[in-house]
Amino acid sequence: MANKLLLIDGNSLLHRAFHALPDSLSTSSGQPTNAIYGLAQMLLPLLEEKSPDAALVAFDAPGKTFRDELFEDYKAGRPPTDETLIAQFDLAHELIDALGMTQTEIAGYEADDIIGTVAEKAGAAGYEVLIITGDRDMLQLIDDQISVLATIRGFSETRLYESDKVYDEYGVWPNQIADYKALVGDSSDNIPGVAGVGPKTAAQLLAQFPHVEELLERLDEVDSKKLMATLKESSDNIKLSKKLATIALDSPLKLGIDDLAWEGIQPDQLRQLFARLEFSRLMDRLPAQSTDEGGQPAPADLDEVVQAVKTAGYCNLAGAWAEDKLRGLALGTDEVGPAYLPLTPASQQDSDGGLFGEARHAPVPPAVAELLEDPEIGKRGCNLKQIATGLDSYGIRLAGCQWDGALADYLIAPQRDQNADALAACYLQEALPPPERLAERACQLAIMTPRLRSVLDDELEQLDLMPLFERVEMPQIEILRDMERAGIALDCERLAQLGEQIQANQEKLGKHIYELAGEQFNINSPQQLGEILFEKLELPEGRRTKTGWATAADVLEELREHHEIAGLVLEYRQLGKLYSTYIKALLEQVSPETGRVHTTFVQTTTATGRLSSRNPNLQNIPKRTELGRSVRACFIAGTPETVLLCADYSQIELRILAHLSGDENLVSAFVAGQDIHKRTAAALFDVPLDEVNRKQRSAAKTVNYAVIYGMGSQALATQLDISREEADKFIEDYFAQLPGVQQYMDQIVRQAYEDGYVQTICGRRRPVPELNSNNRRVQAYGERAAANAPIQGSAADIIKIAMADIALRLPQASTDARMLLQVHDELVFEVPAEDVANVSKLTKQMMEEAWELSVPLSVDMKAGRNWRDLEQVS
DNA sequence: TGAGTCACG
DNA sequence: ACGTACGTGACTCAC
Repeated sequence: MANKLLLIDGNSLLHRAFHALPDSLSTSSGQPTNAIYGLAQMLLPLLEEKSPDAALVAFDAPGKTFRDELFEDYKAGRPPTDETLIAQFDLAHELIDALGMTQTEIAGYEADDIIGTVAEKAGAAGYEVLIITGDRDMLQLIDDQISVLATIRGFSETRLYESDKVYDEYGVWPNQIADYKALVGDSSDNIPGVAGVGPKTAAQLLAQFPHVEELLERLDEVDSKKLMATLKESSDNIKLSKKLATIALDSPLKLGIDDLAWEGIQPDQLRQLFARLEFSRLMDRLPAQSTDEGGQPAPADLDEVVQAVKTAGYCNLAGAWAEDKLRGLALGTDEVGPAYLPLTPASQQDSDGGLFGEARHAPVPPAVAELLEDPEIGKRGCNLKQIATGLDSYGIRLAGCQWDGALADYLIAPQRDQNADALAACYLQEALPPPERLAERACQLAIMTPRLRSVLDDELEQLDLMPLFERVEMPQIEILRDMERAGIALDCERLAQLGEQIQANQEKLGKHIYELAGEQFNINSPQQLGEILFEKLELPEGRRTKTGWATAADVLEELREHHEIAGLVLEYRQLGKLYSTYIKALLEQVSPETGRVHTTFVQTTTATGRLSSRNPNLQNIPKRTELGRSVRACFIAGTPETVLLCADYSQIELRILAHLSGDENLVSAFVAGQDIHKRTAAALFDVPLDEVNRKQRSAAKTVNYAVIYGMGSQALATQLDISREEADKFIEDYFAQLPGVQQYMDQIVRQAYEDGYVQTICGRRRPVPELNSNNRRVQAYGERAAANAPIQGSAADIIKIAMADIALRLPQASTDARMLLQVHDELVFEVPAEDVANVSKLTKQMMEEAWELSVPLSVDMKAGRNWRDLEQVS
């Protein structure tokens, strides 16, 4: 049987796939993948089915070709290649590598010419040649040895062309295709053709004359006089068109057929690529994972290590580490507590090897503790903060956190789950043992870490996220761990007392509400409340929700003037919220050991790069109402000798907006140290700066933030209790005053559409897949999120950088000062009273200098015995 | 478990 | 005319 050669027109297929497949296909980090997906989907089964002896993928070289020399309008009018397709070319080359095929391009020639040249040579050498393309030009190459597989109707189906198939469809033979195109023209290549000559006429002419050259010589034999005249007139055109349509068979290819041998699919390489591209469905088609790495180590090694550990005890672990016999510790936690297992290389050659064995619970021997606490020994894993917190309970302060896969993945795809199981599945296509099988799971985690690291590091490098990862995110682990461990003191007695007051008041309110309603019902049930308000009392209905009447605060606010009950319900709700969330729940979460509350900061949950706080959430402690502030007053400094020191960025998001937009007016206002809300008010209400009243300033503040959030005039109108027209005018005036801001908002949204993501000043990405939605609402939401994310996210970057800087230098300013909380634009410290001046100075400086913007950053420093009663620090 | 509501930046 | 204001977490009700 003849040797088989596959010749693939890379450009053509990528273009076809790109236009046939939805552009919503992309990785969760926003890398578009539709073209590459189509290519992979087509080539993978094709290679498996054909199992060719040789294969070549040809690409168009960038720049001019010989055809451009012949005809300056060649391919003119063709729109420039889409950015989102260009972004996939490098991946296409990687894919072809992983598929074990050779690829090439030649300056001055198109992929067609390379294919034509190789096809002819190979055909002559007796190869059975199959060309895969989306274009019809190639049909001219068909002969007994050469056939063409072309995509039809988009991309999903193909048709195999041989000589007679071509004749059936076009009425001409393959070697007449170039003549056919010369007559008919080709709009996509801007080949002119002859006016008035369509497929039918061309086929007729080419039945009579084998090629256009004969046709032009024997024009007088053409039946129709009119046609003859047209052909005569366009004869130069026809000759040129033929040259353009003819595929070169003599392109200067350096590769011989011997160089094109197909190496077969490279499963490991392909698997890695597919993992990066998140092609889980294609992954299933790959042969099973090769078993020679990452698998279970030889039993001999296990015995060896267990023996070594038994005889040496744990005393020599540090020594073993130094001698590189100990590769790691598998760490895990279960009901019993943290567990660990020493790991050594499964064999000398296999750096990824690990061991299974029995994980040991406490006590942790000093030698192990020493390793864990040594900052010089890098710790790598997933969710290191969790492990560090687990070790806390053994009095071990994990140090040297060097690489965390969850944080790496968070930067790559912030909206994805970053637990270890998800990472194993996503990047390695492996499942971890369930948590009940603690030891095995811990070992698997330890084993997979180096493999995960190499994949994720590549990705971080490629997305330019390494500096953000190393300098901003990684340092947070130990900082947040320390903040969580420190906790914040609560005046429990005062809080409990407040709780009783609130409960008593709520009960009274409840009774009053029942009286007004004429019956008892569950005020906390929006459903029951709705029935009372809108059916029984027949109050004017506000908006509806999916399940019934809306009874949210803004609706009840409207009802205040109609019925006393509305105000009472609002107050009832406020008290209920305060009691259940901020008193009852908080008191339950005070640690019996420390008398303090210890939140958990989560570093991988928000889309923008902010932290979140849970169990309990200490980032939403009441502040806006008097009663709420009385809860806040229960957060106190831990000892009489200490105070709480609060540092908060003043209007950081607006400053970032000024920086990002470069709007001259906004920038100069900040540079001049003006009160920005006041300034906006002066502009909006057209009054002198010193005549702005409080109400105007407050409205201006709302407008300022409305802009950051992409608020519509309707919402603004509701918020400010003004008419829609007035709100419209506010927004219009705002943008007229700050044209740079308007431009920025437009530009960032445009960019989000182009790239599929937006970025912060540190390069943190927020993918915005909503922009591809067919639902206008979802799309509009995507636009607002895209406009907001760089602002909110840059603020998050800046405060994280400040935290890292402060953590490093805080001990110099005060040996006992501790960072306790981060609330997005605010840091809370517990500081010995005598060190306040020192710490305040350092903190303010670090925060203001964390990142240089085109406007200054400004931080207000306040200190006090509790979180409510704070006074300015000089 | 989802929906509604509400606390924060 | 209102589910078109970004980002969170927690509580309560009701299925």
